[in-house]
Amino acid sequence: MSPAGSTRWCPTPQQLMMLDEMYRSGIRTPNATQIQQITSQLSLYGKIEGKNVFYWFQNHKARDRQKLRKKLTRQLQHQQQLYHHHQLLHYLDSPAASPAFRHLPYYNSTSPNLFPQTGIHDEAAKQVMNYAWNFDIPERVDKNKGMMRTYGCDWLMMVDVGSPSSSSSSSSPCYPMISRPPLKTLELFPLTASNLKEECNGNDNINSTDFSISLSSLSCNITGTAAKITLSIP
Amino acid sequence: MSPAGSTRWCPTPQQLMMLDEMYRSGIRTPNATQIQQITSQLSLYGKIEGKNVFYWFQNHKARDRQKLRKKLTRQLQHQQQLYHHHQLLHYLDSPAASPAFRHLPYYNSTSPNLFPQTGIHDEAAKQVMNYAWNFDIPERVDKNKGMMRTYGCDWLMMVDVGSPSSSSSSSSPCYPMISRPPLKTLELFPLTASNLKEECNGNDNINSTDFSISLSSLSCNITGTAAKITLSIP
DNA sequence: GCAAATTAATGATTTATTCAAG
DNA sequence: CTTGAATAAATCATTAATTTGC
Repeated sequence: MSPAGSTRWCPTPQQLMMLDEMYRSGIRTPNATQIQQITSQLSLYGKIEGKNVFYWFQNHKARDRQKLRKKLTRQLQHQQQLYHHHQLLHYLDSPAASPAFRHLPYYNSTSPNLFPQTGIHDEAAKQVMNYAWNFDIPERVDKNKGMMRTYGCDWLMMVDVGSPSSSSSSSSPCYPMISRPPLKTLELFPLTASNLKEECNGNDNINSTDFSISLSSLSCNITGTAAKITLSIP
Repeated sequence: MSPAGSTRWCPTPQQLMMLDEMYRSGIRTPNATQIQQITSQLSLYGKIEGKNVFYWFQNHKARDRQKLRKKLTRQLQHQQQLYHHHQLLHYLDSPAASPAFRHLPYYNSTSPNLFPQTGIHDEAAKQVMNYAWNFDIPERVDKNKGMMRTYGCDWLMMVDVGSPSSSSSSSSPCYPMISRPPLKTLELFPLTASNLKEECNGNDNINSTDFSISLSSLSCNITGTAAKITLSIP
């Protein structure tokens, strides 16, 4: 059921574990770049698209919330403790930072940032819902599938820079967390990050840091067939 | 404020009128193709992007609904008329067909379908939320803007096939509703339309008609400049 | 044991709500 | 105050677990 004619993504156990670990490590709403990286990595363990990653985090976060809300409601009803029932929801997005979760095994995971971004945007972009659905990984790409998709206002373009012949028969050990992804992502017009929100931490207003990466003269010559739009970059 | 440094779309009066007319003529959730056509047309009257069109319909529909809901609530509270308060919401998406709106001036507009699509999907695709954010119109395109965006699972690619030099100083009469759009759109992978819904009419279950357009070997050779995916950024 | 029938999880969409520019 | 834009909540739909009758 999982392969072929299936209509919806069916995550492999490994993919699931990795996603879970990322979630536990604090990732909630990965930005476009992060989604690309995650997708690239997870593609080593099965077919996956950017949108799957996006939806997974969306759903996981939402269901975490409602689970907690439900639990909270019950507690309140049963114990009639009237203290502190307001602020709690604000911590839902960064449970790792919340004392309320310290007792859970995984929140104490000392695993560092799984995606050591260029480090510049990381903070500012945390809450921005900008995504790019991108190609499947070249080698696994279904003939007619690859295409670019974005959500929000952050636009990405994925470029295959001659991905090596790493049909790599998984000599990879357990979750090689960081590894040069099979695809290079190219951020085009990251744009100003308007409407940043702060749900997690204190409500310090982050004043919309602009984090554009300017590309000089990317001569786009699309000779692609289906999957590609491989903008061959010189 | 409207030009240059503005961060959000500022519709011109003409654009607004046209959108309104389309809305009144029954368009609620235009599909990707329709959005392209609309965008192309409206671009004659000012800068506009596909997403603007998309959002406009989204918001207009939503606010129409809530306005009506509010009105309805008041009526019910004030008049205590208990009749017919259930079915009403079902008509909100096709108010033109609802007797409740016949008294409004514009719903009687006899304007025909503004976008005489190929006619095949029109019905089935009515409720599918597939969109593509596309380029600005070539001539007005901001240097760094052009890019492809999609929402949902319907993917489009817009290609400028040598848009003419119609810098046309608006010799255009009143809302030339149908005219060959300045851009040609190229649908890539329309895909199967699962989960079609019927909101407007009776709830006959439309058994998910599959309307994929299979393109064999679309040798996409985009050498375009203009609207282009010109990623060339100085 | 083993399918058909139910129920629970969860991937994917759509609608409602909120934010903020003007 | 209006409304374009963005996000979160609700909902739909499909797949997997689980139960049930044989």
